[in-house]
Amino acid sequence: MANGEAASAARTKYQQIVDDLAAQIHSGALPAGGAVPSESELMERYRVASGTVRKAVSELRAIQLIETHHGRGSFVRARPPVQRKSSDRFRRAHRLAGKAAYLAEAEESGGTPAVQVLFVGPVDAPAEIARRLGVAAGVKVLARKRRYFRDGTPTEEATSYLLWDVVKDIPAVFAENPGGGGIYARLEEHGHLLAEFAETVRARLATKPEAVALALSPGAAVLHLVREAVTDDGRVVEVCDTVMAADQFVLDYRFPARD
Amino acid sequence: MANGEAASAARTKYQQIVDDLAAQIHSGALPAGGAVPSESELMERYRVASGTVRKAVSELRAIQLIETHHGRGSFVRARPPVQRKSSDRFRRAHRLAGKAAYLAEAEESGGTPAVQVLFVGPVDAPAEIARRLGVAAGVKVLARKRRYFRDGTPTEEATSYLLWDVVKDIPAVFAENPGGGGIYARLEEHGHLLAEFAETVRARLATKPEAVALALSPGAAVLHLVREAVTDDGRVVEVCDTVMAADQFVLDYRFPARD
DNA sequence: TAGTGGTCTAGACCACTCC
DNA sequence: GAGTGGTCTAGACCACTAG
Repeated sequence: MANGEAASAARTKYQQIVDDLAAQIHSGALPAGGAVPSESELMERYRVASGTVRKAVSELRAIQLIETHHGRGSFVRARPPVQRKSSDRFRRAHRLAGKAAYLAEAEESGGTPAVQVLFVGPVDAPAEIARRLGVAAGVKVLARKRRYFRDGTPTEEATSYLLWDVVKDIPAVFAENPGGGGIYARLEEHGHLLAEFAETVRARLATKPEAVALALSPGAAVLHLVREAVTDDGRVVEVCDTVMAADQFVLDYRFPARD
Repeated sequence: MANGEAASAARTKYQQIVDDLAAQIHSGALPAGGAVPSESELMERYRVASGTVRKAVSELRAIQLIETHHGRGSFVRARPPVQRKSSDRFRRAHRLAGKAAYLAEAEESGGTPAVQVLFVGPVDAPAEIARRLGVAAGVKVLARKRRYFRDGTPTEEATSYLLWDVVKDIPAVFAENPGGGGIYARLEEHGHLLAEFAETVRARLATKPEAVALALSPGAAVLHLVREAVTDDGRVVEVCDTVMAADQFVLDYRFPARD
């Protein structure tokens, strides 16, 4: 090391910069929403090379203290309140009242929701999806891919896969907006009464494309949900694959203790 | 870009290296558990500078495809089969059969489970826990903290908080091993019939102490569960706070679509 | 156009592991 | 001691944002 510091701390330079900036954020010296000094300014201030500053900044981003925007700068993160996803968001009463699940949720969490439909059309069912739908891999199914926003920032991306036989006579599910109550309401109107949902939950780090789609820093955590919609006669008619920004959600489940 | 490739992909060099190595891992050309070529070898092979290789390697680590060990090398992660945590793991039938929940689970996932009791004794209820238990913050409750292992590696750490009034006359819940069926069986034997569980799920990155406790690389994802046990008379008698290594678990929930 | 972050180079030196 | 990953330098050039 070039300088003659005590070095007893045994900390690396970039870690010292991380700690220093983190302390400034927690103390309020760098207020939430405000700009972090630019990388070139940090290079001067801490007398280090660009790579060192970048590593520190990247660390601060990984622990979600700041967010960086190419060409604009880095900013102290103002943590938005989390959304709750409660397991009764799919209640039939909500569907009858004309609400889609995401709206039933958003109502309670206070943000302004938005949906962007990315794709609606036939696709060859991926192996994992086909298995859950009880069809052969590669069979034609209807895919509906959309991205959800809250207050303008993307929060989750979901793809629904529906059995072609089930939906081919339901024009509304091919539309961008399937109408009040969402696709589940349309399915029930056409005699496919839903009995239960089975949801599997995983957590992992975002892949690069996911990080881009959800405006996350690479290395941020995501929740990965796969939900099956099961009808009265035991058939899985829909599988919904959802990737959510982990810091935006809390999932709620209740289940009986009895047999 | 130096080479005369189509370049329509507009991908960066390090991303190309990530994609290439990821493909080799998924195809089995780089077998699970095996060594990844050293950074200097990757520099030669891809004709790039050290920093570029390091960025690619760091990305692969973030996505959990490899793990790196200082001085030894990088290795393809041997993903152990994940454990399923299904919401019926707390069925009364399991308790009557003398199984604790974690054993009911482990049976199906094939690993050898182990539990280490870290602490059993009275503590002042943390604010969040007290709120859920319906008592004032700082009130004395019984805490049971333990760490779970599968095949020798730590997978989760859980702390149960129990109302003191409820457990003070149940000696078994103060023991390291509360006996067949776990503490829930003891509670029911003493007239506290459980009606339902309410579970909240979050995902986030591991803190430093969590990473140490669960032998995770820093920046790994964890699942954070908080579960309330509710009795017949609507009282929350226990709150269990659990942090799990995200790559070890899949959570399963089923819930009715009807009202 | 000036300023910002993002990628990349071609090295140096250090810390750790294994033989 | 040879080989590995980890930190750091002092630049270059590119891509994006804003005035």
